[in-house]
Amino acid sequence: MKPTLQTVADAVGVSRSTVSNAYSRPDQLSPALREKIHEAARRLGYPGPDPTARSLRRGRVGAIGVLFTSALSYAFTDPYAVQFLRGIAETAERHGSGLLLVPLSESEEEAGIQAVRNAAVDGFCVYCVPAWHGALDVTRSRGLPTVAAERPAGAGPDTMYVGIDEAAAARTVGSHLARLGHRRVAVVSDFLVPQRRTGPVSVADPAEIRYDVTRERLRGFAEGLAEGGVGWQDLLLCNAGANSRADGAGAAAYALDRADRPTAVLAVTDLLALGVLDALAARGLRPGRDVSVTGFDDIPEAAAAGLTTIRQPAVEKGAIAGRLLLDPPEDPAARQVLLPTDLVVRASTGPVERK
Amino acid sequence: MKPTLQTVADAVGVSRSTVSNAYSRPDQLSPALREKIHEAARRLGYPGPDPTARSLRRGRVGAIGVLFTSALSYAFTDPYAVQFLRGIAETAERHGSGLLLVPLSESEEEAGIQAVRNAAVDGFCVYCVPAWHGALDVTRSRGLPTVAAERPAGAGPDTMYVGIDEAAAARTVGSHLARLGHRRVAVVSDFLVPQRRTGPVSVADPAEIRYDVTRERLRGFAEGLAEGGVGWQDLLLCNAGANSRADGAGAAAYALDRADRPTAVLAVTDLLALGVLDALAARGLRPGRDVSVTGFDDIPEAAAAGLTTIRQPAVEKGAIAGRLLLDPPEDPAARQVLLPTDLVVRASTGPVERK
DNA sequence: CGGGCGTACTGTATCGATCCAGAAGGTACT
DNA sequence: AGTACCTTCTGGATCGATACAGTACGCCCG
Repeated sequence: MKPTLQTVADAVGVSRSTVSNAYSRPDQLSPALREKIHEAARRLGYPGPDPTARSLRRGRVGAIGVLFTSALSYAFTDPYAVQFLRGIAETAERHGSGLLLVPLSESEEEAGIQAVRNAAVDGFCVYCVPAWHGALDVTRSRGLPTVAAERPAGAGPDTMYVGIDEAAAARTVGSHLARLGHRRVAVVSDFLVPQRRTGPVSVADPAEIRYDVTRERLRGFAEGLAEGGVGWQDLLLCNAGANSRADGAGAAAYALDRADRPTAVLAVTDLLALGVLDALAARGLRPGRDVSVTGFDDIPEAAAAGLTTIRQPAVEKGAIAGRLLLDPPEDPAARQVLLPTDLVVRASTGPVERK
Repeated sequence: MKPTLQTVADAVGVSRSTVSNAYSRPDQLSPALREKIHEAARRLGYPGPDPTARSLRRGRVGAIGVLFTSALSYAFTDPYAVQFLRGIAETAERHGSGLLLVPLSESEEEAGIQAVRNAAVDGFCVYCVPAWHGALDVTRSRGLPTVAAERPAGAGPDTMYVGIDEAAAARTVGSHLARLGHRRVAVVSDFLVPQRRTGPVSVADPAEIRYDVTRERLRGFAEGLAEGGVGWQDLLLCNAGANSRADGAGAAAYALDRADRPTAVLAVTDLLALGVLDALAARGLRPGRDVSVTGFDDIPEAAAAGLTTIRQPAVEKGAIAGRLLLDPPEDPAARQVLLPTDLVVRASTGPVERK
């Protein structure tokens, strides 16, 4: 039998409560006795209070759940996601909490829902989960604090989130390109359509895009480009099957191989933009001269690649998400955080070459 | 008050056990009653059995803990680690388990130890944790199944691990370079010395290296190079502060800027090797011609960079680690897995240019 | 018609801790 | 001496579920 509090208590000849206090409230008993208890625990091989039992009684688990889409692999593929995770992990660590990764596979929604139901956590952080995923209902019904890693479309006054003004940030990208004279423009994005395929698509209106972040970013692109007279209908939309470098390149191919090749390609994430740059390189096209390319997020690789992009504070975003969960501010207004963004202009964008 | 099993039971007019069965053993009651119970649960907003209470009673948590060194950030920085995690996550998902990340910061060992003590998990996977870390004692005393992601130095017959023959794999690298005629050789590695600094170091004997994996790889390098008459004393050792691309470049600088520049640089991971390639590029040196470079792991980027390296099945390694924890084989021998490795020769290595 | 058996549900003990009211004993103050 | 108070430790109630033995009842079969 594994030793429990009682085992140790009997060995020392004190009550269960006292042993418990030796671990959880050391100031409640004399140093001598405490040492005696710890010594006995060592001798008996008692590893300390059982985390599960403690959680049940205390009503606190010491872990926060992070919900991801598309299995776990995606989460680790995008450096932006990694930075976000790092931020939240650092905060969690400081509060003595762990991080429970809850992957929500798209193919088996039910499995993900079960996972959320069974997750022993004190709160949820929802990262890049589309608003229609059934798992979100479960997080709600569990009644645990939940923070979204982006501003949800229908955010009530009591939903916590930390995000950015997606549309406004994207608008600066669009208007930057408009001012550089770009009129033939393609957009590379995932989630433009519900299907996970790579290729050109047509979407009558940005409002049709179901995934919040994508919709807002595209809306912003279009608004900014409108300054140059480019309308939504003029945009060449290329859907990427996933947010990956390879799919970015694949999607861009459809735009770059056209007779009326666009002069600018706006990608909805840096990872996709790096793929677009790959596609340019494969065709001997020069970024910023033959074709301008923009990204979104400003991951470390973006600087190395000279990519014009939107910088958003990823680590800080994660850190704030963690703080909202583990130490929520009194003021409800402070539970909805919008972080600042910057347009970082690098070599990948330039004026349209005149003929 | 939050609803519990009892709340639902009272509402429906059945016993608590029956409601429990409705969730956990649906075949134990009539479909009609089960539906009635679920309906009542929905109405009352009961989210299903509390995971913590269930865990306590069942004695199973439904999560496995993954121990990491150097905060969490490192874990996500190395693509190799990411692939390993993916493998273990896939297995966990199939078994209905989650993944609890337990960061062990180096600076505050005590915090990490507490985290391990409090982790509500069914088993531990130890990934790249140096053998002397105090947290390992705690995993042992908790008496949970534990699997190491590499063969530990003093592995008894009952320690589970999934690893590779580090020394043998490294030997093939060394002998490959010896055959190409390399005699002036540098090694870039982290953990050569306990201090986390980047620069040249001297180590009298590989046995002095405390970190198991590093020691074995270096031993292997040396053995392979010995075929060309290169002894341990002839190796130029460059320590990298961390397993990162930047530190790889930093460490390589010390070797490349010498008057008697080595003709080959062996890195102990691909990530470091990519940094070495960066350092070459910054000096206008051609990999495989001016200086040969090798890595270890064969991360996806290695192929793109044309890096000669050791391929080891990362995802599979993670998957096996997961299986060992969640579904341990009867046969004790099957609990110690050594996976095969291959030397993948690419353009980054070539014969020494003769003068 | 009664023994055997399967299905549907109940009730109590239990998992391993923490919380909290309170007892015992000692000290200090009036 | 009496009262108040602090420190140190105790014991029972409790967190929310699951396991398991047991009850009740209907059905089949020789």
